[in-house]
Amino acid sequence: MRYWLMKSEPDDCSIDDLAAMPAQTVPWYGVRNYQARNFMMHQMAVGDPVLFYHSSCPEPGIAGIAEVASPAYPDATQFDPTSRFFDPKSRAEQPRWFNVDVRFRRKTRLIGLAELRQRPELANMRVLARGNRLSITPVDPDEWRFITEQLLDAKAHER
DNA sequence: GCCAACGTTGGC
DNA sequence: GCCAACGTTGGC
Repeated sequence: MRYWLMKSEPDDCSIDDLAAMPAQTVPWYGVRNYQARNFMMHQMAVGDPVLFYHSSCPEPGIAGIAEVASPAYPDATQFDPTSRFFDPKSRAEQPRWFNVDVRFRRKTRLIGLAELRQRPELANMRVLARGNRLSITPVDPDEWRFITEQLLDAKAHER
């Protein structure tokens, strides 16, 4: 099992939007970067836990927890000429873009970017790397544990 | 709106 | 295969 961080613009799909979806699940369409696509195609497995991250918004940061809910399958928007994700070069016999489904687990307090950056335990987090623009990044098990057990567990702070 | 960083495109 | 130009991401 691997851990992931997936960015979403809350104007598009916030953690609340995800929770309000039918079956609390959404196709992660619109990824047009090969590295991110390859993560979905080759490395994700159903049930993998996901940090749901709000980007390009007033308060960027981790806003909830989700999980991978399907294997990768062709992204429907690449074939839809009315979609802003339409890709005229992609062919139905050999689709270029794939997505998984993502299912809501829970909403968390917002852990802002500044807080993430200030934690020495997270200094090597992929999403924090200089110049990182990947919308999907792997999360180390240690980083996952620190975030869920230390930053998100109120009782852990009291100890 | 600015701009640093990076990926993609396309001419050669 | 190189690399300049261009487009996009995303924090600020």
